[in-house]
Amino acid sequence: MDIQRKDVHNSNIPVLCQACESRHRGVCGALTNDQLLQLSQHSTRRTVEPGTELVGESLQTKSYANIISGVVKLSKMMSDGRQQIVGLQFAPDFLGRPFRQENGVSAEAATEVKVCSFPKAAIERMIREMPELEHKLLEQTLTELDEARDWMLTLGRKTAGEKVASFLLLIATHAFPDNESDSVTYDLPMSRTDIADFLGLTMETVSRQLTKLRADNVIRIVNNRHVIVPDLTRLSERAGF
Amino acid sequence: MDIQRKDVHNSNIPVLCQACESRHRGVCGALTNDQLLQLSQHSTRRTVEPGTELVGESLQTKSYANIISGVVKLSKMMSDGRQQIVGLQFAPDFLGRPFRQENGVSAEAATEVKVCSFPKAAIERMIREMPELEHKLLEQTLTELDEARDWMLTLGRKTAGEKVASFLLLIATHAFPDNESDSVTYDLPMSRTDIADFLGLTMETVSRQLTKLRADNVIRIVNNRHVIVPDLTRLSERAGF
DNA sequence: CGATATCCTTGATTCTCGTCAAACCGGCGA
DNA sequence: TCGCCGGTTTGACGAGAATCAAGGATATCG
Repeated sequence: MDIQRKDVHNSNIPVLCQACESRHRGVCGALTNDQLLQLSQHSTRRTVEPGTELVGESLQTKSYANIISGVVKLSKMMSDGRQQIVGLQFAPDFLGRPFRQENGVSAEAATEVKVCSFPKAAIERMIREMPELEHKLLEQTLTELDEARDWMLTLGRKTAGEKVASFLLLIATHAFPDNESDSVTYDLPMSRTDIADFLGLTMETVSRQLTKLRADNVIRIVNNRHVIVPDLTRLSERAGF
Repeated sequence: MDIQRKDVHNSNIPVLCQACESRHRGVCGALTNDQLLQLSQHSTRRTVEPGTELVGESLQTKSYANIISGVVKLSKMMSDGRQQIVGLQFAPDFLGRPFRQENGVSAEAATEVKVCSFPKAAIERMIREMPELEHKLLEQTLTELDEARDWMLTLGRKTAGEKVASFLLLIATHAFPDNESDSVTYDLPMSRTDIADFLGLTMETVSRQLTKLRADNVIRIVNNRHVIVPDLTRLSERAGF
């Protein structure tokens, strides 16, 4: 412990944070090395299995977290069980809403997820001291709002085929944010049922549309989860753009 | 001009702001009287007709605004013309996104709208000086995000009948935020076509569902726009709650 | 190795909602 | 007063997605 502390102090950046995306694109980018050090004293990393509930619908959380890797799904449910996934979060997104109680949204690990979590109180104190941190949170919230509204267009106005193509495109662009080429290969972070809940469709319809995209050589699928997109332009045409 | 300035100084609150909702529930609540005065020097009020474009899809805006009264609709459009309304804004919401360009969302007056607008630069300077102002913006953005996600559930998982009931309920609660009783009366702020674009339906389906709600005595409609809801509980049952 | 479970695909049928078309209604100007 | 006009309602029909029901594929476990 003492040794680790010394290491940290020497390099001036906490070891835990050195390779972390949150320090660049995420909220931690707002912190000085000293503040990072201070926060990292209270932060803990953990890895959770797919299906783990990270934030309960009503369950008051005692901590916030940054996503280090993996995909988190945010969903809402109606009293009769109908479900809608209202957002996906990727590294280095911030999980939790300072100064707010949750609003009927539950967060669940879609894949294996690594998070770096801190106590509620520590974050809220640092926010009060550092306007820059709040600015980062506003930035992320605006991005989430844009994404939510994009998805509303998908949910309200696209056909089943366009919806499924839109989903594949969404994952492609988030899995490789700065992909320049026109082809990508990746694993779907969730099951057909989850995809259906994200698109406002049934599992069967999702399956049929995937089959159709495959038949038209827009994608190839290996082992149900592994997707190969030879031509992103063609896929985005199928998504309605 | 000199006289007005003196008046303002005497009362310590700019006349324009004295009766304004934004000073209580809106972003201006973050400002001291002096700051309010400073901002009000640059602010102008105007009234626009239904259909007026307030923020263009790509059009870079030079100013921000608070909504004083009326309803603003935010919408997105696909290249082939399919349209989706992604949000409604009411007084005292803040219009515009400091430090961000617009994201393919256009804002249009749904009803007659009164706004109080300020130059972009003035707001951005004040935000930098006043963390509290940014905090208010974060609050509003989080609220909009919650509303967007609620609506995603509506778009993705509700039936046409539930959607229309949800819309009536949304307007009822926003027109009378703190209505205690179980009955309300109000005017719809938009046409059947707009309602359809908000719900991801066609005009005809909206009309049919309204007819059904009327036939079942859940609502009464006068002159196409005027709605009477005798029992909000019954309406919210129809909305899927 | 076969048995079971889970997830996914495919097929047949049903039903909700979209499309197309006509009629209705209140307002307005000629 | 009439006829026109935009917004709305209503009807007939069809397409697209949901539902119901089997039938594969893959992995896990005895």
